[in-house]
Amino acid sequence: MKNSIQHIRAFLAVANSASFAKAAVELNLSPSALTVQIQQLEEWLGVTLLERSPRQVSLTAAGQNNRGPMEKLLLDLDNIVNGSRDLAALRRGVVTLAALPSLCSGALPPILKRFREQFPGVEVRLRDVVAQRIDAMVREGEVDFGLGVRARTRHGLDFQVVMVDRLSLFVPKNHPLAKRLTIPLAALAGEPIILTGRDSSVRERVEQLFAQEGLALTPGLEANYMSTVMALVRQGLGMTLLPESADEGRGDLVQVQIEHAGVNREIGLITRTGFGLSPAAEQFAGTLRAAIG
Amino acid sequence: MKNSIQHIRAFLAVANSASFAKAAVELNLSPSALTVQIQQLEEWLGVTLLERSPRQVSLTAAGQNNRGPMEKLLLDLDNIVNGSRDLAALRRGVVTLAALPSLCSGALPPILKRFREQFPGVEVRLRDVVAQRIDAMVREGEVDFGLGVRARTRHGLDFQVVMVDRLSLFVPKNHPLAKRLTIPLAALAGEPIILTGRDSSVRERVEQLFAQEGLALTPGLEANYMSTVMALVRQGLGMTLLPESADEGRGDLVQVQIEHAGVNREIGLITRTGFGLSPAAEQFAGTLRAAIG
DNA sequence: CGATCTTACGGGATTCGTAAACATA
DNA sequence: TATGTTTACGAATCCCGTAAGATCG
Repeated sequence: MKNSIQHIRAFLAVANSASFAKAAVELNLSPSALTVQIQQLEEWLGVTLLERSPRQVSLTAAGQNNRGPMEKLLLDLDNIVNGSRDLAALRRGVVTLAALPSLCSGALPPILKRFREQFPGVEVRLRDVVAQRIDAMVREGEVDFGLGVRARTRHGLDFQVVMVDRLSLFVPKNHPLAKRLTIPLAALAGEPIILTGRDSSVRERVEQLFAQEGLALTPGLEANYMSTVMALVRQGLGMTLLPESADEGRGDLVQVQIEHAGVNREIGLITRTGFGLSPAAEQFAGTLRAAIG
Repeated sequence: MKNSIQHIRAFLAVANSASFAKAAVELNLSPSALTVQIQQLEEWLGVTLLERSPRQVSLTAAGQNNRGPMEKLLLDLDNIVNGSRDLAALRRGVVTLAALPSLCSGALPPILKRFREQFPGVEVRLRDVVAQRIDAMVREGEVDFGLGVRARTRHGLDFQVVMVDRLSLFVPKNHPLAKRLTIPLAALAGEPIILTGRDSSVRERVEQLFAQEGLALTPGLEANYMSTVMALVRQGLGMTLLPESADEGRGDLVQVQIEHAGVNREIGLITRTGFGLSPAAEQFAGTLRAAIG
């Protein structure tokens, strides 16, 4: 038998209104069509559900037995449908993403705030991990998508640029370089630079940059967290190279742009090839692009 | 959207086999038809349920969320269908009937026994009440049908004869009349007869019979229960007129047929006009007819 | 290049609505 | 007799299957 749900709806409509005619208009159906549907349902179940007469329509024992369970069935179905629609309409949902620590403490928080304001029903789970771990998590499906630099091994991963982060020199306000707007990368050769942890993508990028130009990178202090690095600089313990988005906006540090094309680094969405995003993840990606672009 | 159940079945089949092709053969459907059904379901719910690729079909988050509830939904539906089919197949059910006390203690028990052997899953609720109460209970729908004499007020009630009960004279074995096979009704005029209660249909019938013929009915002892009446007769305290089905088969009482057409009384099914019988009640009525006819 | 899912389109079945017949109070 | 349900039948719709197209490994 086909179209069982419609048949059950028809039966319940008749049971509620105790009339084929009323139920028919309620269902936007002709009385004859309704009659046929009830007949089919009865044939399917093997029992007569309704006691018909022109003056009165009433339920048989079998009809009374089935009325409750059928109502519950339609309720359950509605819950499934509405639940999915809520998901689609972002009234509810979960989006998990893995992002570089530099982004988590820099550009991401304001975006996250805006997203949560716009979609309060959607839970965002943010994991701050190093670049290669992002790739792994995306590949394994542990997160909906990643946010970081382009993966080295592109197997099974897609990359889509959403923003360009730029390495800047951060110095204390009273530092000799503080008054300059730009500075050549070569000028930093031999200067002690406060660096982030060895597995961080920023550290990797800085080392790569100096190596490319054949410049000597002189490590100064070293700290795992960017905020620690910033604090060290603020205390006058040296200068550092960090993404410009890391600026905490407190005004006691000065950003000096590096005169070198290589300081740009592309940050993008890392997704599994062949896998679409959930509605919530799709929307988060959209908010991301809107916020940056 | 139409035919939702089929769509859900299709989705679950794909989810289980992780393949459109395998699910298609399982559903006796062409792959293209299956594709369309999944698409319709996804459009209906507003979410994509499956992540398709030629090599691998997997569930999206929404698909995983819906899989369990949808399986439960189909299970509930199956329960409804199977429950109704059980009812129809008499693997289960209830039949309630109201019958005259004379029938309940006479012709009915062996029939009831046979029915319960044949349909052990069907519960029979037997009410022994006087004739007019039977009519009322049938009219109110308190019982599926009644078993008794034709109702005086036929409004809303149908009557269908299933057996003819005959009033017989019961006397002790050593009674002077015990050797006779038949006896004219007039021979009983003036003889003390042990009678049942004043509101019983048998009593009513006996009184009516004597009145019709202008004979004098001499009441002897009186008891409410037929079994009591029989015991009184057995003790040699008199004779009685009772339905021949009341014979308990103990051999210590002798039945003498009355030579009078009026001793036949039609016992039949009393049903509500315009109301069909439940499968269980229908079958019980059938067993009844088979046992008697 | 092979296996698999998707799109396009024609044939067939199902279902709907209109109108007439039927039944009940 | 009037209201409401059922049956009959023509018309529209929907669905399925075949075949060609697209995609990923």
